[in-house]
Amino acid sequence: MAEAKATGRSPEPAARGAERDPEVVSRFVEHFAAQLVEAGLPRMPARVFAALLASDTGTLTSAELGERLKISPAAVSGAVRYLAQVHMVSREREPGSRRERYRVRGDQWYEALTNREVILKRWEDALREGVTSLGADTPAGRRLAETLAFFEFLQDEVAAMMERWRVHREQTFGRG
Amino acid sequence: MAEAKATGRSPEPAARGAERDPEVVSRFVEHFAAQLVEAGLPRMPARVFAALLASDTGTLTSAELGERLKISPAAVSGAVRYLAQVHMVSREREPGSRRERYRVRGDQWYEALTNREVILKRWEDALREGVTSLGADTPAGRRLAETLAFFEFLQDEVAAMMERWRVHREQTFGRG
DNA sequence: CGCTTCTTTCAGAACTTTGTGAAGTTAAGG
DNA sequence: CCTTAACTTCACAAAGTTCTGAAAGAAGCG
Repeated sequence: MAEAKATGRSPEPAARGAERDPEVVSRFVEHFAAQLVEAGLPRMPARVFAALLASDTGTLTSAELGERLKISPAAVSGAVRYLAQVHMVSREREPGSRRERYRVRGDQWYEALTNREVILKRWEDALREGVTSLGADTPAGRRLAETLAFFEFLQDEVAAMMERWRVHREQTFGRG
Repeated sequence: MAEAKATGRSPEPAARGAERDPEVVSRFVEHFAAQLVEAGLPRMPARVFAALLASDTGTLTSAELGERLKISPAAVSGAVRYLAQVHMVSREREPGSRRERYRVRGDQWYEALTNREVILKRWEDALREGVTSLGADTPAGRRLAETLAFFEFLQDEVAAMMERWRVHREQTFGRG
């Protein structure tokens, strides 16, 4: 609650810059979240992530998230736990308060993609086992070996790519 | 379930190469499929894909899939439709028969990853709109702009990477 | 031209996932 | 040391997916 009435289309743009219109922000949040959901992210984590991304400081408290997205504290808790696990947000305690802040940083995608490597690793293990158990000299075994080679290639490439991004980013945006 | 009895450990290796033992194949299929599921692929598509990957020719008919995975024709149909849509299998008609064969090729991942670009594109569109509607001069707008830059960077890099894979593959495996 | 075989579609049942309310846990502040 | 504020966890309810059986729809073959 505490935002329902929209204050009758406030005539004066709050501080500066029109970006504070909650309705506009909300529209973006929901739209972007929808795209993330379509790509496989669960709904609540997607909405929480989008809300953080669209916030001024990149940090919001649990209460603020619940209010903006109209969801219960439990839902916030679950979503945040998920996002932290896949390294899409970090959590930090406000000193001298029991409030916790959830933060998304500019280079967060870097971290998230790095995390995918764990998954790739497990795929590779399964494939290696498959090559052995099906026989490296069989047609199926050869196909598995090639798939495995692709993932190994990918792993190296992604690491190099991320390094390039770090450089590119600094050139374009300066150190964040 | 469905793996307890193991047919009393068949004494003679079927044709040549021990790879025909259905139990061994099945174990790999289910294990690898489980990894794919964990990464977000729906269960049936994952199992069908793994079964194709572990087959000798890389092609199986609907009936063969149903038999090996102990699922109904309807389930096969649904899974195959999904996989075809994300370019993880291709379908081909057997000339002079109403049978259809589903195939996974060695470079199928190439295709599948290329398809991801469609998703990236939509993310980019949503972000661009966000930068505009929140204001490019606001803190939130700047964060969105940086995120957008990352995806644009990614898109170019992935394209280049795939090209390198094609070269690397040919050197390692010869033309498939 | 009708029969047979293979695939798809459809409606329903079973399962899994997801979100909520309420109780529980931890920690600041008087 | 008790109170109060914030977050987490748990059990349950709601919603959405996913698989199956059955029937309908194509396509070769006699």
